[in-house]
Amino acid sequence: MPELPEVETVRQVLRKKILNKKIVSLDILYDKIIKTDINEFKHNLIGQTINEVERLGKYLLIKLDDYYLISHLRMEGKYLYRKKADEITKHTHLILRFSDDTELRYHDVRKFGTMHLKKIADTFNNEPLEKLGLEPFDENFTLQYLKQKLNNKRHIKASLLDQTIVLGLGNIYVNEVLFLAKIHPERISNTLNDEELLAIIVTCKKVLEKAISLGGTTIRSYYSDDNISGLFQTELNVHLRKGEGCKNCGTEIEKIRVSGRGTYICPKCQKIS
DNA sequence: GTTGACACCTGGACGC
DNA sequence: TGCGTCCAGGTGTCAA
Repeated sequence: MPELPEVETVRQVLRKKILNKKIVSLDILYDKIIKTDINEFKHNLIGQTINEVERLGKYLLIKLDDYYLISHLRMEGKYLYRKKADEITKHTHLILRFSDDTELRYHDVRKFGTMHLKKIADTFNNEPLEKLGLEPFDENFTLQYLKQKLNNKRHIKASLLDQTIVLGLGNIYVNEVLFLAKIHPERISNTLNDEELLAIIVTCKKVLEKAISLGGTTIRSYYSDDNISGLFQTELNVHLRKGEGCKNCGTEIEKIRVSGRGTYICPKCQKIS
């Protein structure tokens, strides 16, 4: 599932392909993905030129002349750049047609993805972006920030998955960050000491930087485009490694459920107390 | 205000 | 082989 590194990879790929393309028409094949008025969405997109492809956390922000097309890929969303004559596949839900007979198609098997169209001036102070927290790369992502945001009684895993606290982490990278920081995912957030919070800050950056440099993680449900696969899955320490030996101590990796999510831990390296 | 459960959705894995 | 069931998971909504 696309998390920050995967979305960044998609952004980089997409930027090379669709920058300066003008949208001349579009087809919405599954309208539930559109979260703003569908008629306005259609009307306002036509005639707009793509000026930049940006990213905020797991959101792709396609900057047009007057609007931002805000796209969240959720579980399995992906963009395919195709020629007009190419066959349309079963799970294509949106087609943006450009003036040069090429198309950008949004493909999503589980139909979980969302799209908003917002005027540029209204983009960052309205949903879905208004309540987002800070990315680990932000200079304000500090011990003080994390201390204040983690002053709650939830499991640390649930807090790190909360996009109003840490922007861009999903299940895979939270599993990896907590393993590297040697913190059990069921620890209560407000019981973590400064040393542990600093370990989270450091490992968040480290894990995400490494994942971005390797093009993200390619697992069953995610790839950035037909011919591009991420390589970070070879670096995974715990995620999807149930029954295998811990790379640190050799103890068997366990799978538990925390906050309803499949969670992989080393029971020796990540003690709850 | 905070927290957890559930719905959304489909395909793959698995058991029978 | 075919069928039914469970599981995967990011986020919004709703109930406790």
